[in-house]
Amino acid sequence: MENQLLIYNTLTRQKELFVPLHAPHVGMYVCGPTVYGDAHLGHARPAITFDILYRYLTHLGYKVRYVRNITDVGHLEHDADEGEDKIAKKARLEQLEPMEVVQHYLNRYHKAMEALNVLPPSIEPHASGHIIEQIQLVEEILKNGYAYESQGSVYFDVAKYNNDHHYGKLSGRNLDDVLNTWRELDGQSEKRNPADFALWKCAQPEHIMRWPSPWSDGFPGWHCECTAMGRKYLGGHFDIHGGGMDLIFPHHECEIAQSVASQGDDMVHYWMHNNMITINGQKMGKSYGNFINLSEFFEGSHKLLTQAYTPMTIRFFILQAHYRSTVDFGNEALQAAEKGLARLTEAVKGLERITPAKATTIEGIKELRGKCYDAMNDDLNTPIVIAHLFDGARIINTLLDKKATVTAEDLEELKSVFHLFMYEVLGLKEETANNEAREEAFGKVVDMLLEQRMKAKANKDWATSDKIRDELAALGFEVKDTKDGFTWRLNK
RNA sequence: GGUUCCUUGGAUGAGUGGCUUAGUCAGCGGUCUGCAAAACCGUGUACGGCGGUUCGAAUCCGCCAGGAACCUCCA
Repeated sequence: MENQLLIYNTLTRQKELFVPLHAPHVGMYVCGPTVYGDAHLGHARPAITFDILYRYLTHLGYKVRYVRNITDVGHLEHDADEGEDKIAKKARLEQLEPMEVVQHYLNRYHKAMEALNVLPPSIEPHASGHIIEQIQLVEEILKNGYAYESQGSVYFDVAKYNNDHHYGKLSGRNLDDVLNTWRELDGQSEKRNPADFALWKCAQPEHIMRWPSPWSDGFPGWHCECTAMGRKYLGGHFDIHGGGMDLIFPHHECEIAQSVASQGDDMVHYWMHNNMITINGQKMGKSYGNFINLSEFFEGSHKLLTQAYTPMTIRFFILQAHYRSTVDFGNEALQAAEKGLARLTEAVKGLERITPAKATTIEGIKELRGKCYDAMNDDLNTPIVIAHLFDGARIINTLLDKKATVTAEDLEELKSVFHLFMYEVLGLKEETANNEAREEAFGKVVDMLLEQRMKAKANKDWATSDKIRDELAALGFEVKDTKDGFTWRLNK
């Protein structure tokens, strides 16, 4: 098995050889969405990034348990409405049960992920379903002396923790710097230290999502869920924890602190973070008001979009950049991705029309597989994999032009490599129409017209020939003449 | 202000101490074609600025400019 996988560990800031704790098993936890609104392009990035990792590890033969949580409790609203949970607020505004809000957006999230060909994780736990585990976590931290209760809430004692351990080792901060530059905030008198974060929060009277606990009716702090659920499903030590770079501080820093404070050491061996998608150079996000929902991409219904883009175009667009680089949104870039993907797709289809010969007269087929593995092993360098696939596309097109030949064996290799990397690893499925039967019937009509055109051409009746082609083109059918006939395809 | 990081040709986006080029999209020239389309071939001579290290730097170091994310209850 080709297995020298290097992954970049945020903790050490370098690429490290991936060695699972308990091969062939791999445990992987990724921070999932907060389901209080529609999924946007920013959500697609981590989902696709870690989908690639999940697919590749699985391909390498590991038995991967992939946990991606659903945050449906415990996130407070910005500035205004202090103490009100996002989901609770949405529920209040829309006169719904909070769980109705959660279910509604979760369904839509799943639909979008499926469209993007993101495989479902092994386990998708809800924060609200693991209140008991989170309370247990808080109790452990209290027992070990790294937390204190204050007016029904429980806070993590960052200063005390920092005496024994390093608070900030993931994000490269140290506590003194954090405190020196602290903004003055009101209403923090409950805390001993402004850097302390909540493990359990006493609910205000208007707060509708609440659970009983030893300290108060309330809800868990937002860092608790990942620690508690990660440990429950992946054990006290697991391989990979992923998420967006924006989560490094405080979220993942606090997870480390909670883990060390409760069980004595860090649960996670490799921390992986995907970069952001930007729009006009700025992060795309709910709180910036510049987000574009995935459904708006699929329908083209957003003022920033000049056209609709298929889910696979979005996926390809994201994979054309390395996951640790920012990628800037733009219609021009998306259109380039659309055309590039079409080029690959056409080449793969052409693979079926090649007939093998006695000898291979083109270079590059045998090296393709190894090059793709090398790129994947180098911290999931999908842009390079794609570049190699384009090399393969050029080989295929040359063969289709009959400017070179391949042996049956090499042809099989080519097919196999494309199947593996394009479909299995990168997850670029072919976009098929949902109603194939109808498409087939229409296709036959197009074939009939083109047969007529062939006759016209044979009679050198160019006027008729061109008329048929032009009118088909106007309807979106692109006709290509070949040496022994024609091919066509429907452009969207 | 602090932390982390980025700055590559018209657009996008890899990579790296010297070797032969990333790739894609767009452009230009050519082959093919009745004409096209597609494909194939060729082409652009890029690495923010200023210093330094080095036989040699876009790649390492420093400074400057510009930009991004995060900085507690805000995924």
